[in-house]
Amino acid sequence: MAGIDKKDNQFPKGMHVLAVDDDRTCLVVLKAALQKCHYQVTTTNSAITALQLLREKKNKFDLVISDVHMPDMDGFKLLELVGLEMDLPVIMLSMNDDPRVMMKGIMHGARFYLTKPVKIEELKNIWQHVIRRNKLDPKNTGKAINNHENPDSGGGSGNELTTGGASDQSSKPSRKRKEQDEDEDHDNGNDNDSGEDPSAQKKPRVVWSLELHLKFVAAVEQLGIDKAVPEKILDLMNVEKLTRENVASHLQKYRLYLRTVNTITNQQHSNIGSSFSSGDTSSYLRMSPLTGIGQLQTLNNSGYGLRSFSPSNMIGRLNTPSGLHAHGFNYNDNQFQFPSSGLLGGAGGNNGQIFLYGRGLNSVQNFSTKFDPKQSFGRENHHHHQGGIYDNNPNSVGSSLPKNKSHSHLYLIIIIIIIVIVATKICGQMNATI
DNA sequence: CTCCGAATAT
DNA sequence: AATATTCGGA
Repeated sequence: MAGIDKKDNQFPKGMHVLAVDDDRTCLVVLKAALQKCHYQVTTTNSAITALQLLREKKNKFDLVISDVHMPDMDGFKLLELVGLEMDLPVIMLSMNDDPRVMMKGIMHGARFYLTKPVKIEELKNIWQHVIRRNKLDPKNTGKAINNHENPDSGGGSGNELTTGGASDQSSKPSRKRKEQDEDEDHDNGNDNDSGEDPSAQKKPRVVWSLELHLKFVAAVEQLGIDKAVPEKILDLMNVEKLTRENVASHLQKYRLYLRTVNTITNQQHSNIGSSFSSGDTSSYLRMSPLTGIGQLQTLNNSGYGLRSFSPSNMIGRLNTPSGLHAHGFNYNDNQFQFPSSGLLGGAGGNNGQIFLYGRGLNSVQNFSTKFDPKQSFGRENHHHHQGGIYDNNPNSVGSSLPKNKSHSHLYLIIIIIIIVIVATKICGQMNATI
């Protein structure tokens, strides 16, 4: 890039600006103003020409200032193309000061949004938008709009989420961390733009899909719950870009969940349950890892009966993708949810865990809804990195779409029936013991 | 100095 | 609510 040295605090007088506006008057004014600010200016009244210029001499320009409304090409389009093809900062310009339009520009990657008439004071400072280093993939400059991309798409990245082998432990001593790249401003204490910087990178959050969770649980199981510490779990899981912190966080929650669940079961198993659930209060550690799964198992199997009472094989079976696919669920990009083990969990039956979702029916419904593969909206995010750890579904959080009620209801009903049957059995047992 | 885990923040 | 980040302590 032309005359800019970001290390020195030197004012970038030589900065080369390409100004694009179909309105000649505006263009002339803009050019004059820019020149007054000691920028080097090239003008054009056509976005297409601008694009050509940019393509020809990618390195000649440092900054593009473009009007939004132009006959040959929408300013947004230009913005997008520039973002896609080269890594140049773009400042949008229009008379429209509608915040929504401005937001649109910013969200499409504009570094700043100016409104006409442009004040020269504003132009004086635009150089700052160039300085910000942008070492991330050029591709996300363009449309940061509805994709969460993971920070480095660099090498391999084939995290084997889709593979069922949760118990596989190709012991990899090296820890892999997801490097996060905060782009940081440096030594220019000048901050005049009150707006947000669009290039601010959102760091992706890990989404604990069912699959991830299963890996997690498997790892915990393998280690033994009391030996399961984040780092070891992380190793066993062997999932790229997952950090120890991620695991730690999840582990924290997991433990909390287990404790809750166990408290509940212990409360009610006064004399019934002694036969199973390792009664020992201090060792909620033993039965618990399974509880988390048990319910899922039940859900997944909903239609297929609940003979799956043996905790040990629950994991085994659940781990295989086929098991999960049984209903055609696309579990892959869905968030796993700890069943809400609300107050009225059932009296722990043969393996208490299944009953814990007394109130969890809600979550059940949620579950099936979310997991329905035919999900009406045609999600267009099958491209890039299947099996990612992160959430690439814009709709994912926040909206529990009531689609496909019938399905949900079906599952709900089935589950209720199962519960009733089991409850009956238990009552039978109770009576027998008494 | 590294890791864990509870507390706290987003 | 789910995940991230912080922070005191081993």
